[in-house]
Amino acid sequence: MSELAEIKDNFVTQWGALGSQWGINRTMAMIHALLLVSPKPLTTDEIMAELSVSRGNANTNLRDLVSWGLIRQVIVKGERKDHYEAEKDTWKIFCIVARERKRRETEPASQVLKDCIERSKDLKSVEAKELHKQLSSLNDFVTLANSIMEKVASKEQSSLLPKILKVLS
Amino acid sequence: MSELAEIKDNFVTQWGALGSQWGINRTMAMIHALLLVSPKPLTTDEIMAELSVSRGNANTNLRDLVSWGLIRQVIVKGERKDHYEAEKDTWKIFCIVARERKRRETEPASQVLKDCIERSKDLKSVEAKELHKQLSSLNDFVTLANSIMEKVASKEQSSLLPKILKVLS
DNA sequence: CTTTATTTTCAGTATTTTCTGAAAACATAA
DNA sequence: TTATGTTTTCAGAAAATACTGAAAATAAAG
Repeated sequence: MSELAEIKDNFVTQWGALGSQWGINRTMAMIHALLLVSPKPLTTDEIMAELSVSRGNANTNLRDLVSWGLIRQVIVKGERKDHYEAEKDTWKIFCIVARERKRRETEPASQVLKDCIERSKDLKSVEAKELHKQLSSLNDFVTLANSIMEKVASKEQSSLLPKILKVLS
Repeated sequence: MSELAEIKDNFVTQWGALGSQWGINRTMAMIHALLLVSPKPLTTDEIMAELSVSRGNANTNLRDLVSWGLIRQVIVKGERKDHYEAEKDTWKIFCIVARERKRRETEPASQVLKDCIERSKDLKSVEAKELHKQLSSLNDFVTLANSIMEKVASKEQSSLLPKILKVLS
């Protein structure tokens, strides 16, 4: 294996391991990494061979990645098999991941909080008021953080991040 | 069960379910939620009873929560058992979670990227240069996002977040 | 010291998540 | 139409993760 191939392979493998720390499964992370560093779109069979995973596994994770928007199907003239390529623009990848996390993590949390806040709002006991206050504080915060993420991730340009860093120093 | 107790119970249960979506286990999320809405510190036995979990499970997750800094041991006069209470300041909770995520998610990712960037930097082929560029771009971004998180999470006050929101609009 | 209370550890078990492989569904070509 | 290539689905198997319960370790009390 060439040095280049080895580096790529190492990247794909390690990225896969990291995926677990994150909330995504190993195969999904590996496929994403593989397509990120592939100079050309790959077919399901090529991915299966490269990563030693079954067709079912490859297929499922490819569809998930497409639904996230991290990869897309491309048509290669004269070939019947589907080919896949990754979105390579770092800023776009960030926006996609940020939105997905918001959808899967902070929005459900906020929903739970809102529900409990609503149910506790008319109770009179000191303890109930304390609960109401605590949960409201949490929710205000989650909501604010959410709207910051929303705005950041809807920007076209990444030049925005350096500006934030400036505000902080 | 009183309305108040029901709301709390509901919060604890749902928060536990959310924990899985996040990268933390159900019991850990539930213990944290329980202590967050408890007006007084609780013992391991009280937590075991409240959540119907074993002593081993409760003990392990309490220690993890302490090591995160999300809860702390407190001593109750005249009692031998350890009591635990949650950090209730929302901003502090956020800072702790942000730092932990940085440590467990973005730093290892950055490490993998740096490693592959270093190994590919002297290769001459077009494809190697392409790889080097792609990974560098990813790493620049992760590093920038990291330093923003670092700065935000090191601030004493939460008044900072509204300022960021202002810059964005 | 001995006894009793409390915490920690960890082997074994249960649960959840991920993966395989083959059959079914679908699509194109002949 | 039938034959052939490709994708999707999903039941069961494998792997990873979380939990239990009891024994061992530790700490305080007598």
